[in-house]
Amino acid sequence: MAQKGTAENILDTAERLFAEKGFADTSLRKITSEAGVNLAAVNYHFGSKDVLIRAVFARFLNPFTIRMQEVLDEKELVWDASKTGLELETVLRLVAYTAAEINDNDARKSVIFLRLLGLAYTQTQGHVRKYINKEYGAVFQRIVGFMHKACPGLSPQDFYWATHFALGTTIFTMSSIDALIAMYEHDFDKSIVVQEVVERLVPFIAAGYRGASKE
Amino acid sequence: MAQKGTAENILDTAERLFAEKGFADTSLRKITSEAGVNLAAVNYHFGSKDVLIRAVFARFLNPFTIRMQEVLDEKELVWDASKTGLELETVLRLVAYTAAEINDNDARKSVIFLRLLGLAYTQTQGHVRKYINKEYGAVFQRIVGFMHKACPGLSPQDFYWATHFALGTTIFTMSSIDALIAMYEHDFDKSIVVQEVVERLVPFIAAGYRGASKE
DNA sequence: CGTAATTTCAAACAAGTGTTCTATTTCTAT
DNA sequence: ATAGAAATAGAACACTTGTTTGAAATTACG
Repeated sequence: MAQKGTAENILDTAERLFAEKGFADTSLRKITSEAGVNLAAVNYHFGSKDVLIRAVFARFLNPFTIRMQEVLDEKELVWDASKTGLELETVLRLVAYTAAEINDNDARKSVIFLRLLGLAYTQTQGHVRKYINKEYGAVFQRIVGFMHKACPGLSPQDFYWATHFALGTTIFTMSSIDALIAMYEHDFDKSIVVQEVVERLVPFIAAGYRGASKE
Repeated sequence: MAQKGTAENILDTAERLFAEKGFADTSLRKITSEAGVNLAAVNYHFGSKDVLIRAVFARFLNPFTIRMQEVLDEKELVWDASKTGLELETVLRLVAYTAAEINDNDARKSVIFLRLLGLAYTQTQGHVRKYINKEYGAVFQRIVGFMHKACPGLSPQDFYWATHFALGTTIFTMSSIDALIAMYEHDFDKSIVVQEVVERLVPFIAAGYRGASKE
């Protein structure tokens, strides 16, 4: 079995610690000591802490956006040929499924990533937000385009707000999924896994869109 | 006109800076210099940075929870006597209205507070989260109780998840309301104010609840 | 007034931060 | 085997952080 390289080692540890503690509260010393590498290795391999943060996102987003484009190319033909209208749930599930595929169908990995996304958007880490929009905006636009096709009743303005509401729900829920699941299992004495939460989230969002018409 | 005391001065500045930059990225030096007070004043008046953070929350949550209990006492009688079922939108709007009242009907103040709440829940600032739950959990439970009454079709489990989805939408949307409004006004060349966004958010959430039934 | 409590101030503290530097080691290819 | 490149090591740098200290200034009050 091939040894894991230093850079990848750092990425793994940084990803986990960033998700647990946030970017500002995770020091390079914490990362490097837990990863078992020298402190200077971060600056040697990545250049700076900010670049390391972006690299964590890129490691998931690069393969994800590539795969997403492929999948959308495929589905576009099917959807365009279909007589019945495109369902919003179909698009939502496709995105979730593709993200899961990139993360080896390990729900925990997807959760970690969404938590990082939430931190990047709510914390003021402006450079991350700009980087993601600039680098991966195109595929997000395309996904949103399909979602709008599935909501023919909504004006562009209706759709704009509903989309940000939906994004908020998703990111916030996944950001605190561990706490939510723990509370749920305590309150109801039933176990639940991430996949089941997603199965609840999708209809909530879809129903929200349908109630979002202002005009 | 009475001079604003040092402690209140610090609270005002801290609240604004925390909302802009997050808790970890806002130093006491930044707060005290912008507030025009000595660095040591924070530790003199509050004891520590953590206590200052909690004090920012307490300044809004103390009057809010008191007023909320009064309002709910009042409405409870009316709602119980009413023939027609309680509407979810009614409860949501009542909470929003009461919060606005505490903030002198200044939407910006409410937005700042919701952004802080979002930071407290998504950032790992565990002590804030625990403090809020411990200190103000009761009134939140009561609000949620009325909301559940307005959703007779939902099982406790359905309702649990829908509520956290709704909370996520609200906090996330209000956390980035400035950016969202700026993007909206750029994309559609129309202006919009916070109140109108809330008027879109309420039906989205209410529809989401109605679509949240799993059983 | 004058004394005592309260508040403000400048300065320093110890600890932690990201980054840089220069050896030294390890690997690679000739 | 050996020269050159790549990677790792420890130490130090300059800086920021929250907090503490003791003296000065201000306020309160008998």
